[in-house]
Amino acid sequence: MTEDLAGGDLSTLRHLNGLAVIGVLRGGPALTLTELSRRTGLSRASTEDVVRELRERGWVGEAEPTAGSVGRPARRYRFRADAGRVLGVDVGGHKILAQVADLDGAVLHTRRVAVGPGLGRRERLAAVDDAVNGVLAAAGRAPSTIWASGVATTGLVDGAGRVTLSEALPEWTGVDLAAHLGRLVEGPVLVENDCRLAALAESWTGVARDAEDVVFLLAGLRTGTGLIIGGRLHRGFANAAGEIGALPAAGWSRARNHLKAWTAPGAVADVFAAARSGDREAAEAVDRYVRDLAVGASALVLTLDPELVVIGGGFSRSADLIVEPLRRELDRWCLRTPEIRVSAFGDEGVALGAVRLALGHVESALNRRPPRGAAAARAR
Amino acid sequence: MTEDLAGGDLSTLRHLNGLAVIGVLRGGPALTLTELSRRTGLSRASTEDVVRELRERGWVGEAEPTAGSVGRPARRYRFRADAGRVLGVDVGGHKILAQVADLDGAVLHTRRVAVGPGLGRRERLAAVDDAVNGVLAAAGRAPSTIWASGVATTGLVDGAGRVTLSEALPEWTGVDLAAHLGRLVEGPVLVENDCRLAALAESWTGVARDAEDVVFLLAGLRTGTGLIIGGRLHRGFANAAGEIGALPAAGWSRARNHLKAWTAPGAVADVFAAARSGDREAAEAVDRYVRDLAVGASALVLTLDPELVVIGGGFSRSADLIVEPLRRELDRWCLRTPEIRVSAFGDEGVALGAVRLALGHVESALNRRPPRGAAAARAR
DNA sequence: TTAGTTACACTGGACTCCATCATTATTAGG
DNA sequence: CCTAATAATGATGGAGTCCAGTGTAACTAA
Repeated sequence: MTEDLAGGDLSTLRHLNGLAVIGVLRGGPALTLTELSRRTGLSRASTEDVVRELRERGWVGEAEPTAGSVGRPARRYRFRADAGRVLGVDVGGHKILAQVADLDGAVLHTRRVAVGPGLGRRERLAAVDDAVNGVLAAAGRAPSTIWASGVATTGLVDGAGRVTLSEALPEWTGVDLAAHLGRLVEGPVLVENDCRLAALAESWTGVARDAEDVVFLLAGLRTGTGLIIGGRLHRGFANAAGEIGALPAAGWSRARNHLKAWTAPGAVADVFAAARSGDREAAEAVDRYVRDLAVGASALVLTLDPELVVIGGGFSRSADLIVEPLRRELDRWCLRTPEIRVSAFGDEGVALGAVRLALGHVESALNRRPPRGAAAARAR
Repeated sequence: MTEDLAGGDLSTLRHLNGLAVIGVLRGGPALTLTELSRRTGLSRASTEDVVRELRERGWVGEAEPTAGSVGRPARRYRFRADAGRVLGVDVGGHKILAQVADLDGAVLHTRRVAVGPGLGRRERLAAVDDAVNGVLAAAGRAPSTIWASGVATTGLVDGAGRVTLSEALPEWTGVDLAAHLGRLVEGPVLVENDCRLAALAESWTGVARDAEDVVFLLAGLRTGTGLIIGGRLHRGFANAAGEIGALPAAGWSRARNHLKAWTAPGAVADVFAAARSGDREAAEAVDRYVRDLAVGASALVLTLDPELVVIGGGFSRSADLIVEPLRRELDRWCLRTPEIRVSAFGDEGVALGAVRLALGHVESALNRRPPRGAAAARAR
């Protein structure tokens, strides 16, 4: 706040306009200069200038002109999503999921390694190595061609990429994930909590795509949250935002017990199946679970008044049993019950959020020379 | 989000640099071109150009050169805070407080009108008229010289400046404050909830000046909140953020009863006096109050993980009895207890927030020609 | 082949920022 | 009082960026 507002150079302006062009081009179809000019608000001549520079830098490429209409066929330009690659890794309790995506965020290769929740630190890190090396091999890419990497893990993460506290995986506390990944790939490694990244994925291309303020609930044996505020991921001062579960009055510590009490441990998913097929006791267990879940969720909703609540995590497969009672409970407590949507990403949302995290870093470096590979691409 | 990124003109750049200069100049002492140039990062020549334009528009004026050092004395430029005036009005339960401030936000004139909480809608609006007309008269200003006005009121406010729900003042629900104030002053009228504006004031020039994420607690017979997230006031999708008090588990609906139970109604402030002088029962009532307050506060803190919690409102005068127990209670529930500070604004914080709201509007219009009066100033 | 349509490419002009240098106003010292 | 040193002002020219306008190129349709 006390920092002086930086004055802008002419190159600043060009940079902004470059960002505008790329913003229009990203994720969309190839466009002509005229279309680009109209969407950016720049004149045609300037647009051309900006595009030429972006082509020289490797960010933009020419696409096949589409014939068929009257007049001279226009050149079409597209964002060169294939100029670089990013890596997203979900280090979960039951699986390691590594994905390689292009600069549009399209996932090109995936590698999944199953692990047990009881696995030790060393073995789990070895599984991470397997997944990452595997997906790099599948992509036919050297580690040096990865521009940035995002990593998702349970627990609290500090700014440097170390896990400061993991309740689900005790041995995991203290792991320096950023350093570990740094040995597998070049480029920056960004580590973040898994629930937050799942939320980020939803607000990026998921069911929360068009919402500014979102509460994401990861519903599973663990209950976690991710908050999108003003379109951006909210982390909090000590990276501890969204930890409403710590408050006993919020009911989350109690919630899972209702499900566990019903059945033998290790088969919690059966509660939902049983409830669906008419088992009275199971239905009541689910009901009690949702009631407790809703208290904490109401605290989040009342605090933030989001446009949207998104349900993700393992239980989101049983959304048919959860959403309606959750809505009813929220109605009881909240002034305005937000819309409730269910994640459509299955168990890949977290990894996708990790991809987005990596992409965010690439975007912030858009003005600088692209890391590597693009230099070679430019020469082609 | 789906909106196209607008490309920038050269005038955009100039505008940004103008904002940079004004940002450096605002609230600070008069500066020389050299100093300005260094702080904005612009060249001296460009700075001169920007300053000349700002002078022509009336935003910047020349100050007396300070002699005494070697070399040709430099001209000094200052932000022309007196080029315009803004109005801030706090429509409270017990008082109407109207303030006229300059463009730096320095309060120049204040008018206070005492009212009773039981006052009807018509009488309360008449009191607002008194306060506003009074402060305008004291300032020797015609209503047309007010560039923008901010109004604080209890209850929920919709985007158009109508009160949609007021629990404290039943007759108040449905009042169109924006329209009413529009008859007293020219220029835009912005209406917002009082707790939020108090929070805004703290994050502007109060004890939360340097914090990005802040939870503001208005502690009084009503308990209210204002949230600053990412340095900006968070309103929520339906303007209902921070209403954690609606959740019974948060304890706020119960909190005030502890104090009321102790004493005859209408003399709640005595509880604190009694507790301070050793009355055991009163101390316990305060303790119970703080315990309940802390549950809801913990929900806010755990959700947002703010850097800071600020206590304001009527009970903040008894902060000595509240802060320490509150800290202890937060320690019980929160993962990380934020720093707790007490507002230093007394009962003027809300009005100051209203001033800030009006100033925000003026700032957003910085590029356009200043509303009125500045045209005359320019001619001088 | 020709007319019509659309995009490309070039030019000159306006605006903005910047580096540089001569000029001006003031202080310090002889 | 005069001179040197100091620091700001003012003016000039150059470079980068955006823009409007115009002629040229490429393609379709009749």
